[in-house]
Amino acid sequence: MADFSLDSSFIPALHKPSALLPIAKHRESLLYVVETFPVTIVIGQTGSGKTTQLPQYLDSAGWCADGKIIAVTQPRRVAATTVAVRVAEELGCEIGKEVGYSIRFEDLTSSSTRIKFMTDGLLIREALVDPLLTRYSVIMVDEAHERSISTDILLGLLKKIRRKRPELRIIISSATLQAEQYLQFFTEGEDSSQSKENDSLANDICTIVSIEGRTFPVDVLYLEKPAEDYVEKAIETVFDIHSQEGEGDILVFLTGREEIDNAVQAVSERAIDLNSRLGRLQPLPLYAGLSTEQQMYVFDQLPDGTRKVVFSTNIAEASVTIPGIVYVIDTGFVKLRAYDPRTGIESLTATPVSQASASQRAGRAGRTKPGKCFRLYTEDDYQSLPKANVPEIQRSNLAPVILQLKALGIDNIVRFDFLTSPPAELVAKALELLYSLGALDEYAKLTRPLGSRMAELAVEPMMAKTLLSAESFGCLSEILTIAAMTSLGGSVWFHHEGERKRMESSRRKFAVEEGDHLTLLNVYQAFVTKGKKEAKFCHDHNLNYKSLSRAVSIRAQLKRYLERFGITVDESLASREQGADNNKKTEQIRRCLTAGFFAHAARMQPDGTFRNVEGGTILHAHPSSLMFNRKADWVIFHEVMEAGEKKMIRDITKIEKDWLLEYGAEFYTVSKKG
DNA sequence: GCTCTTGAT
Repeated sequence: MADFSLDSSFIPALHKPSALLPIAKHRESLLYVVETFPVTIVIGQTGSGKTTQLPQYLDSAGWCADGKIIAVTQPRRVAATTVAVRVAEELGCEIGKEVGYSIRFEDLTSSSTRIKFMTDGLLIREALVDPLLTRYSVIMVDEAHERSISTDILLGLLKKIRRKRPELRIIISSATLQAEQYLQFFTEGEDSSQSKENDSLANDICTIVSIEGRTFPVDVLYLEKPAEDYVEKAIETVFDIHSQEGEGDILVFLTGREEIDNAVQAVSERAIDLNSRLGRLQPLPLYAGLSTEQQMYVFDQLPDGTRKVVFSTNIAEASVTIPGIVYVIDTGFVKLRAYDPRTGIESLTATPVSQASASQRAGRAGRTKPGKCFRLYTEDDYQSLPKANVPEIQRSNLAPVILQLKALGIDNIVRFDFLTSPPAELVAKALELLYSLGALDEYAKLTRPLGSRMAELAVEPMMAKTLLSAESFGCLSEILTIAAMTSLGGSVWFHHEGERKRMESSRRKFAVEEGDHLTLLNVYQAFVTKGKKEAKFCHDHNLNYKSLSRAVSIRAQLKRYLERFGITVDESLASREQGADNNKKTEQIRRCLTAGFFAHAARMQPDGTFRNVEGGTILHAHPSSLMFNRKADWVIFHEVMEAGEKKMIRDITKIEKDWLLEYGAEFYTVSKKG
């Protein structure tokens, strides 16, 4: 194959000699600062080179002597891998040798690794084995301003570790807004042994360094008066830009799939009437629910004279970078997850963005040349927006986090040094659930072996309990599969536009009367046996190949954990059983699920809706569930989420009422008191 | 009756 092309004969922009990056001239001062201060906060805009260059500077300055490692954490897997590959190239080494990465299911490091990129969640798990993270001389936490739960927890742990390891160097990279907050976090409580007016000691711990970025200016424009319908206004603005502004692609931020699909359709319909002098408009959708190949379209180079318009969720705000965007339209909304500790119900609602998000969105217009950002709200509206989003830790179900903290030896959750403390109700609710599952005892101490094992398994507490009960119900192999399948979060089925009927009938072929969990089990077993784990099988049956392959990895990993606990998994039982044996097995699986999910129980009413156990909450079966159009009595479900006015439950299985008392007696007696 | 913002172990 001829390998000559324009692409390969030029050096891509990413691989500019690193001496040209803005960070290069700060090299000496950065090294001095890291040498002098245990904690360094680096404020660096996109394109400053902090993530790729700083670890190399540290390495050459000797921070990897004695076999110590420089760790750089990222909130996302792709970031960890792509940055690692790039740094390896710059250093001219093979990935996995001096420079490596480690993410779930993929560890490309070796004994010679000196710079290691990884997800922050994985580093937290390493602390379970090595509480002081002694392998690392420097830990750099990148993208800390995103305030994900794992980043927040990691920062709390690092503050604690630092007191016992004064030689450890911590680097936090953050956007401007929060820098002071990190400084305060790492200095407060550190000078208690000294006199209080002595500020200089605090200043010895932590310092802030700013590095200029390499982006182009973006003009920000506001509406004079608020828009009535932001989707319609966004579409009109697309056509205004197309007829009045120069070349360049457009990125529009909307809140979800429905809005995006509608907008894409509206633009293609109205584009037919365009004056031919203007050139074509090509609208494209972008959201996480699309398959990988559909997502790739946004990177396609379009013919000259065609303008690309990408309608996206906030996936384009930080996770996906589309080259060539010159115009951004920001509708000012994002869907955010929230959790109500009183009902245990998560909700998903469109919320105004924060100023930080708005500026991140605007920045997407200035990556290749000067750009413009059209904010579909007034400047006054902007001023009244919150500075930053509410951190995830303040609006999530904390049961998994608290279980993990307990396993790390942090008994007193309330006294843990959180960057931002979670509300007391969230903590109380999580403790209550963990107690009812048997993970914590009456003194809120982690139980052994149950609680510590639950913490080690990479699934949420209710499923972890189910897994660890499965051996006694004689259905371990099946529950392993169900745990892997439910952790995919509903991405098992897949359909192209207009193929919904086809998908429904595919789904019916795998349906099992008792409910969604057994149906998922059926799908998995068909995929690995008849389907030979091949993409074609998925394609033929409207299944998501990427998800099912992931389920295979997750299942294997969970199985390894169980074997490490000394629990043997007998796979011979997993083969299809017939007749009475099969019914008995099915009942054991349903009982076992109840042992973990008793807190998620409901009863179907004559009208087909569900009520929770207390009776006060109306729940609807999610349209993806078998129970959406079938009869049932008592059921347990994996998840409940409020979207719009409806509270919907998904992954539903029929159970017997008596089982709830048999396996969840504690929970229901406690609930009655409250 | 008709569907999920985004990440992660």
